Amino acid sequence: MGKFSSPTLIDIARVCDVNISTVSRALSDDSRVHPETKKRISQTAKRLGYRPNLAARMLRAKKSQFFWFIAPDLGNPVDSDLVEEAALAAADKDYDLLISLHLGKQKIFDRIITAMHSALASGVIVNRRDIEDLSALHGLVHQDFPVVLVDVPIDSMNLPTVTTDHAKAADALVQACIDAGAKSFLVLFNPSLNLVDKRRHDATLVALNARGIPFSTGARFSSGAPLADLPSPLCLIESHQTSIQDFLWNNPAVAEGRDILIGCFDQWIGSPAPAQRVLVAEQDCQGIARRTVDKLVSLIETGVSVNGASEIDLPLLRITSKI
Amino acid sequence: MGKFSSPTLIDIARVCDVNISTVSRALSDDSRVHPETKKRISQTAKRLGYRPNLAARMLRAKKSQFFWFIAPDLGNPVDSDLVEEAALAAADKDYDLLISLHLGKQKIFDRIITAMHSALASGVIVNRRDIEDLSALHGLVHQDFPVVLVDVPIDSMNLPTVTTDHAKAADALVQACIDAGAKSFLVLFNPSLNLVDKRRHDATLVALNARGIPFSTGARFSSGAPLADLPSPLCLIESHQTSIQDFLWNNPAVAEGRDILIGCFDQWIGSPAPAQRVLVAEQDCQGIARRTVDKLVSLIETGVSVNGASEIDLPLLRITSKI
DNA sequence: CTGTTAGCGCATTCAA
DNA sequence: TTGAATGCGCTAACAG
Repeated sequence: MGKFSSPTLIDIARVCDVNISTVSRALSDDSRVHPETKKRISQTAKRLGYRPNLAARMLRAKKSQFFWFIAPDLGNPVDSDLVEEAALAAADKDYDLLISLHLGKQKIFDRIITAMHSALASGVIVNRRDIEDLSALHGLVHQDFPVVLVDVPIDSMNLPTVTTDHAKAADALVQACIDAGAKSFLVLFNPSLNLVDKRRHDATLVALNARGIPFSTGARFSSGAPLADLPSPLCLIESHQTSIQDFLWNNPAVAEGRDILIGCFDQWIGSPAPAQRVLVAEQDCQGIARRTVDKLVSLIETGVSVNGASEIDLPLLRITSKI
Repeated sequence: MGKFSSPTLIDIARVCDVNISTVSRALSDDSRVHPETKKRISQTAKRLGYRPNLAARMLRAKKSQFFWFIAPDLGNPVDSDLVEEAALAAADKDYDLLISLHLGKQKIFDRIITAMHSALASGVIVNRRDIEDLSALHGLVHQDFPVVLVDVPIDSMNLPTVTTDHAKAADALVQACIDAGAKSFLVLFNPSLNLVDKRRHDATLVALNARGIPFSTGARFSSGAPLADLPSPLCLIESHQTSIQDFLWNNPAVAEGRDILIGCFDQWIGSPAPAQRVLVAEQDCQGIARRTVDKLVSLIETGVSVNGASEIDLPLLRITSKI
């Protein structure tokens, strides 16, 4: 390291010929310090380039100005939007947001969770997508560390969670596709992928059954069942654009000689082809982020309790159509 | 807060009936501790759910396992790629990456920089895009805090910077467009926007003059100069897809009755229309991130010195074509 | 209004 | 191989 280092309260105290605690008080704008002294101190602080040692402050206070957001990655626009919106929402509450990426790797996830500590961050927001083993979280929860899950819920643990009401959203998407002319459906959600896809899958089947619309599923299709008896236009419904395009790429016969519609979540980039039309169910990232931060703040202020665990399900932002 | 809190070394020491410093040594796998004792201690630590208090550790060590990456936002794929790749590169060096977003706001930027401290992070990577006033960085630099700039350089400060060789990249993009058939150019880079665009702009003009290709510029166009004398195909060249699409939207006459080519950086989503073809110059985010982390590590290990300031310019990853 | 002091949790030096 | 003691920088309780 270089020969310079950050000045401390003591350095300022020496220069101003006052006690260290007077400096501490002056810099936190304590009303008990004489205005003159305060001015002198804050000026020297600026002149010396004083910056508080947050490690020391955190050690003492056992809390910090930080929320910690653990995200999978930033490739998906929903994931990066959630992070950005959480940063804004946190700023509104005078917190700074630290972001770490687990990149879907269990090892990194565990490492970050272990580093987590009430001294370092006042609370943590976890988007656990793709992470299977969440036992590391148990330690945090057991020590009453404020944790809020976002986007992807956990079945096995009773943690506060903010997510989209996937069941209602899937129902709305089905209805929108029907309104757009769909006469039959191919349900491509993979219920064994994660809880989000499972909920979407199940709700879609319920919606179709309730409306008496003919459909098949990805599972049935891959076990050889033909789609010939499904009337056109056929609507393919799935979570992500890429999965649908992969499917159509691998099974070009599905689209041959019939009209195709697509229903998916979050985003559709580029042309709908070979479909005539794509309906996109957009989640309310800003709303989710805000509710998440609100929940975290309330956990911190009211004292944490496992009993407070609950799931907050927000409605879709909107459904858009692309032709 | 709840009634549970994180156990400390003292708690473990009490349970194991040894001194706290023995526990400390045991958990850092110090060879001087008796294997039996060590085993007993590490088991109790796990049983109690011990996690080291990083604030205390940082306070004492004046350094940490963290690098801090300050990014503008995550909307641009280059920005989020840089962050992801930096996280991976840091992990390779046994560092964790903390990410903060300044969202282009001076206030947030200054706040984060002020929070920065050798006790909290061992070094910082800054993508300053859209931030004008970088005086907050001076304090860090003056205290020999390791800082590396990424992507967007600063003219006025002599800081280590890792970026693309924008001049060479612009030259290569021009050549690729010519190879694709361009007979004239409309140079839309805005040299007053930031240093990146200025470099691309200047290098493009140099490349065109050197090759004797007719061209006009965005500045000339907006001051009323007509493009009629530019032979087809005309190539529009700019940094971002959105800027080009905005331009074409506002000036539809430019594309009327002639073939259009487009040259841009980073990414083109969707159809090239009304252009016949788009050439995309892709930056080497992984390379940039790795070099940045390498630079940071060497700054930390060798001791920081302003004299070490230098700019590392990486070549493009590739130029792709979209028809 | 200001000074004195203790202690947050940890790693390390010095003693044994 | 283990124990005792120190100090990192800060804030707050207590004392003037």
